[in-house]
Amino acid sequence: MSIQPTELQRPTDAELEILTVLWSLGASTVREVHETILKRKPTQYTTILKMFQIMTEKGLVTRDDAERAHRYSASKPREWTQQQLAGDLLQRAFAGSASSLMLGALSAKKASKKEMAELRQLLAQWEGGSR
Amino acid sequence: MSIQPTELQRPTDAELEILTVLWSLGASTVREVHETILKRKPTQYTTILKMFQIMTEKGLVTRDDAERAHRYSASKPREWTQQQLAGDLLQRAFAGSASSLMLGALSAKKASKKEMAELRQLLAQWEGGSR
DNA sequence: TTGCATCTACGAAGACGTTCGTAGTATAGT
DNA sequence: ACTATACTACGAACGTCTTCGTAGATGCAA
Repeated sequence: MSIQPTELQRPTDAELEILTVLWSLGASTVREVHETILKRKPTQYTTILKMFQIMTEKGLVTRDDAERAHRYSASKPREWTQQQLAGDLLQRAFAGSASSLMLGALSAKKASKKEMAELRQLLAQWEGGSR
Repeated sequence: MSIQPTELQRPTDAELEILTVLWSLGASTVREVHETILKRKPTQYTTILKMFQIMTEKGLVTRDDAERAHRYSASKPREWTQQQLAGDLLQRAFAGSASSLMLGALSAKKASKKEMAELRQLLAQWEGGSR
């Protein structure tokens, strides 16, 4: 009934919050996700359930209904969705300038020494062979 | 009448689009912004006008009504807003990992040699003295 | 088998974002 | 002075997102 766009997918706020839970827990039931989210903010069980129904329609998650409690998992890999989001913001707010984006992120966050090392390594790898 | 939050400000899509125009043109009239946006997509003049009215209420822009055609400018510097957006996405989608965000951006965009050089320099500067 | 807990489905309300049409006011040209 | 043009203000429609309540089905335990 719904189209499955391989196109740009920008999950909404609530959708993204659920996706992040799935990314960390893997395929999960509504209850499991609900309990995780409950630690952060008061939320009704059926709210999460409804979100899953919507996200299934949109193709953001896939449902395994082998058991009575359906199991949901993100239908796109985490990296893919993250790339969508980063690319989208890069375009819309940073005129495509990756260094501006990086500056914004660093200013917002005060990265640790470890984080900085990772960044340096990432840059080196990226420039070096692989791509 | 409206509160002026120094708080997290996440401009909406339409708001951000207008802000980017203001960032590049500087203080502008509705007409100037409208003409710029019109190059990208068909939009009614009054749509832009209405957006400016809303954004003024929210404190995203400030209005100079000295002339008949009011002049609007972004009330926060570009860098500030960009930092908001980058920080917000970093938290919501990347669990605070700046290197993941960077990876996402690079994957989405295929940065040029020049861009890569800027990135390297930015990293060095950041780690080095200034902050 | 009755009743309680757990699950899914779904409708609907309320907030928000975006767009546009209409109305009214000022300006400038003839 | 009159009319066309440019501007602001505002209401309202429409869509989307988010949240929740209610209803119905399923399983389990006493």
